[in-house]
Amino acid sequence: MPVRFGRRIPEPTIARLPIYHRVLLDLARASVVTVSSAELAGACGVNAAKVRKDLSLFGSYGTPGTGYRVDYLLRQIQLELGLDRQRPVVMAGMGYLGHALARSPGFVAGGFHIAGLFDVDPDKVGEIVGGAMVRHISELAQICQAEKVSLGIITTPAPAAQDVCDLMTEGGVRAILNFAPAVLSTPPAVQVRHVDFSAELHVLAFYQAHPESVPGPVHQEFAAGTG
Amino acid sequence: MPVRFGRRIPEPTIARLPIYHRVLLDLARASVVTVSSAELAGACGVNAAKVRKDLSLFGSYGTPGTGYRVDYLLRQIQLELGLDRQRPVVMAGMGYLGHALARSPGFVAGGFHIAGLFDVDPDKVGEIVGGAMVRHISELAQICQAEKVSLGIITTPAPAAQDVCDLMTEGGVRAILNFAPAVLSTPPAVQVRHVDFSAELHVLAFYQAHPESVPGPVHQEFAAGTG
DNA sequence: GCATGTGAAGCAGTTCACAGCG
DNA sequence: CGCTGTGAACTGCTTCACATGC
Repeated sequence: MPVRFGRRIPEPTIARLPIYHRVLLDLARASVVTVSSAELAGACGVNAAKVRKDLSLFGSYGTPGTGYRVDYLLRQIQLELGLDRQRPVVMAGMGYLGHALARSPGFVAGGFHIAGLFDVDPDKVGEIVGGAMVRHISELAQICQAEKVSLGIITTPAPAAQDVCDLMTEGGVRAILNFAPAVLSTPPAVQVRHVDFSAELHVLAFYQAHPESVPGPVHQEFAAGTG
Repeated sequence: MPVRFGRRIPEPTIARLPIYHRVLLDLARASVVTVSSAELAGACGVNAAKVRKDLSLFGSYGTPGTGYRVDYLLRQIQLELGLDRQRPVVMAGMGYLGHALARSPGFVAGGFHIAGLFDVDPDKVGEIVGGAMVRHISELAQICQAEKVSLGIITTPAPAAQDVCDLMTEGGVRAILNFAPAVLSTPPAVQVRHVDFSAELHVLAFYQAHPESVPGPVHQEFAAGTG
């Protein structure tokens, strides 16, 4: 079911959908038939009101007095996330992190498939990782175009990130997940989310040194890149 | 310089500090003496007002009419982030991702050092990764206590994450960076940040399917886990 | 009676805009 | 005259609380 009447969905809500999805999948596997917003909230580490508001943005999927049907809700969220079709993804930078991500179960299970892996290093070209062959970076733009890839992942060292980003946008990539510790500049039509391992660690370290800044016990939420 | 008069620092501000730090480091290496908030903002992909407000929360580090002295500001941020001392970290789960992170340059450069790597698999025990030896998970709590480790990283598969989390909290770990796709429950005194690779990809995929929900071209910001 | 869906209230972070200082 | 530091306005997400429906 599409978003209700062109309603703009808040980013934090979108970031919670994958969590709801995963938890619902677990519930479905455990043959649970219905969940209340409170139960779902508990399993996701969020507040019940937030769950209800989030879901209500997409439609009225629950039954007052009963809760939500697990299988139906699961299906609706799958549709929202576009999990009904496989999305092609390219990844540049086949160092340790690139290898790790390319083999990640979240890739296939998440509805993505690797349209291409790329690196500058000729020694890495030809290697098979996660079922895909590593190609030379010079082929990136061409493959993106040929396979109509709109999602790119950057796992290169920081100094290479901007160049690779440019190649991707050239190839028609519209959204980039950047693991390199570098700020990317892109045309406005291209979205970037940034995941920064050491920055995350620094945030935790900061809180240890400044306990007065630790937010109240409002349960864990999620880190989000940006676009 | 400590946070001004016990002022509570907003989480988004804390998450931006490591970025400011990295950019300032680059400027310092390029022998740049001063930066204005606008320049720094440009390089960090944020808004100039945000930079000024962020920095003002820690102290008055700038000079009206001139800007900020790069070396001085850099030092202040280093102090805020606690980069003056090395922080011990433990990591559990030495699959591909664990290997990748353990070798990450962000580890050492970020002011962290590996106090212990752990896995259940006896075949992995004894292996040297990133200069540290992999130990059996049963030693985790003991090592945490002995080395007074307060930061933990979880890179196990989802089903093992909660158990490992419990072992860490038992060992006295007070903050956890969780890469496993699972919601962790911890005592309130223990903070958790969650980094979820496939969830990030899903957010980008969602926006592609729902362009009307894409936030305005407000430049890239950052993903944040939670505590 | 119990749980959803939602207007309204509350709160937090961002952005504005300008006084003040170098 | 330029740029910082900051109160004030604004925007947007979260939380509350309750009418509605099963």
